[in-house]
Amino acid sequence: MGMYCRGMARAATTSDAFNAVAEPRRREILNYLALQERPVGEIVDALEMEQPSVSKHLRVLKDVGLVHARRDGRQMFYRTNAEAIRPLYEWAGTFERYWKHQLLRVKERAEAKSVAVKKD
Amino acid sequence: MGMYCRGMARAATTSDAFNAVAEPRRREILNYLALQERPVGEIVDALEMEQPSVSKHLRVLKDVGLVHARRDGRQMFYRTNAEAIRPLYEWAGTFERYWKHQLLRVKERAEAKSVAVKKD
DNA sequence: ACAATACATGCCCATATTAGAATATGTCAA
DNA sequence: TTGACATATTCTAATATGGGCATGTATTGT
Repeated sequence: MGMYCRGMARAATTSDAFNAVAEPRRREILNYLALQERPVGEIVDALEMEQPSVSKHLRVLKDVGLVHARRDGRQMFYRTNAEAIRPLYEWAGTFERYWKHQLLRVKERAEAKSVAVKKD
Repeated sequence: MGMYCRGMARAATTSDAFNAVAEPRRREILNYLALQERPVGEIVDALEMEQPSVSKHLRVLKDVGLVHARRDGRQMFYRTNAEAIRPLYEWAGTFERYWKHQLLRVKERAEAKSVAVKKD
């Protein structure tokens, strides 16, 4: 029977931006850090998360380059590296023409229906 | 299935498009099904994956509305629902102005440097 | 009814993850 | 050095995942 299971259950959160960003909390953090850099403590207060939790999320984000870190005294300032979100944007953008096309078809169908109603 | 869970280790892949799309294989499937609908067997052949694996990925994608399914005889035709990818696109797009700004700063710094060199 | 085809689902399991509590590291100030 | 403050890491327990493989289920053809 099954001896070795080489199962990578699920890609590591640190494997790429897609996986890192899958976590809602991390998206919140990225949103918060987009405007300006912030020390960890402020993130904790603003987003009402536990400090270790924030640190761990920041670690993941840093590992995939989604945030940059800078030390100032005892504080660590983090800021979003928007550049690292681009691949995501571009992949999703690949589908833009398709959803536009879909909307067109919906519109066409709606118009066809309205014509049919007028015919009645 | 999760009504209330003690420690949700990680958000379910079916919890939203972000989580569903985190899996590379599922992104491949979405790419493949964007142009036109296909039966499962063709996905299996084209992407060289095991059939049960494909079925399971399709289930996840369907649960979050990323694909639509249509039965025709013994075949199930799937197609990408591009509309469901938009939230992702829009979230990522939120950061567009930031990465543009970053590029600007990089350019400015480069120019400043070149001026400094000329001064020497 | 029976076989064949096309998918879907169930099970096992090593792996990765999460929150939370406790603890460790690092930095400054007196 | 000692203490206070700011972050990071470690350890736990609970859970979900994805690949393989086996089995179920639905639909068609004979």
